[in-house]
Amino acid sequence: MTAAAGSTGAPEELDLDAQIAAYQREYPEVDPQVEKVVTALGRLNRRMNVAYGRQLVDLGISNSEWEVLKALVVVGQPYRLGPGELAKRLGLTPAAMTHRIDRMVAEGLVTRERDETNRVRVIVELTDEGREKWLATMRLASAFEDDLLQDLTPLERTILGEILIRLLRRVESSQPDAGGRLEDLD
Amino acid sequence: MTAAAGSTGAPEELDLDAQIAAYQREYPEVDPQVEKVVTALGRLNRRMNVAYGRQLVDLGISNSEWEVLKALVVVGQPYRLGPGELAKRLGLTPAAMTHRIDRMVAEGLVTRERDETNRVRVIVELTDEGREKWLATMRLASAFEDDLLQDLTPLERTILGEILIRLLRRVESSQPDAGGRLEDLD
DNA sequence: GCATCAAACTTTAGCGTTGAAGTCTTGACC
DNA sequence: GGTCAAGACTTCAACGCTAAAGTTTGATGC
Repeated sequence: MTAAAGSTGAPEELDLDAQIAAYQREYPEVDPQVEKVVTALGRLNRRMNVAYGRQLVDLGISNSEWEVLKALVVVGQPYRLGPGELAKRLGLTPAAMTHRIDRMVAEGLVTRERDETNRVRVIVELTDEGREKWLATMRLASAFEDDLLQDLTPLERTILGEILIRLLRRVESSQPDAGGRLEDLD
Repeated sequence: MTAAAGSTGAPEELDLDAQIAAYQREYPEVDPQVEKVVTALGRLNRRMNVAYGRQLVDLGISNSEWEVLKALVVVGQPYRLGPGELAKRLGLTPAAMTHRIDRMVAEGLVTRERDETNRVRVIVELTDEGREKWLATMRLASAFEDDLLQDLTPLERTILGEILIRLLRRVESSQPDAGGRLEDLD
């Protein structure tokens, strides 16, 4: 009655080749190589997210909170952003941001105050504690990432990065990006 | 007051290089190349999921339902699996599976019945309609995937696939996989 | 200067998920 | 052959998110 209960700990997937074979069996028109790349990509990402998640649990914050910390750190000092802007960058609704900020204020990771020059706006600012948390996550995450790519030669890393960026550009160019605004994208 | 309301339509992210530069500024020990690969990977995946999501909306099913359809199709005829096994493969709790199955039965995508040879067990089986839905998603998804990889040469596809699989193996070997069982993984 | 409209955030209702407790069946032990 | 433990699923309470309505502040027009 231990483990296997809570779940959320990495789905148990079939061997990759077996899964591709199943797709071919059920839908013969599929291109096995394409499917293999795409499936590996998705699976790798899921596994990485599970790994990040475990590290975050050790640090006592959730993935949602990590996203907010990252967004605030990336803008640089004084680490401030409004709830609306945060919501847009994280891809969720303003309502969700309100609640996230509630929790994070309660935990001392950020502060929330009205902008006195424009009282409609609210300013969310990273606390020192929040910044420390982010640094701690960064130490763990980058160690994990370094380890993950350890087997790759410098050339392979370069090639991988270059290919991924090309794919990214392709998918972004085909996505009008919902609101239509893709100003600061690239 | 149009757009930008509902959100969930791909977060608006900074230019990749700008984001890497921010990480270097805030945490100089980071390896920019590693970070670039990892960030591109995550971002690509998110964009792809948004794209899949849009296709699914067109077909009238949710991402959750798609996952269940895939799992059932992959096992092959007669397309049967128990709720517990489904939950394990999808990486969620049995409770969530119960509700998902409720919805999918109501929509006619699967059937649920007790196993008469062992009345503790329940059997979830894909209906013809469910299988048709899956085929439709597969047609759209594979077209999207073919298009995504279109710019890559055969050699690049091979290299990409090979590198991804090596990364996958590395991350899987470092994850005891929660329950400790990784039998049919590889 | 007052009224109206727009913008930014918050509140409310509903849905899907988790974690924990509950129900029902099967198998084993005495 | 009856009781008891284990397994498989379901039910319940709490939480986070979305969509939509509500509130407060700022800007515009007359």
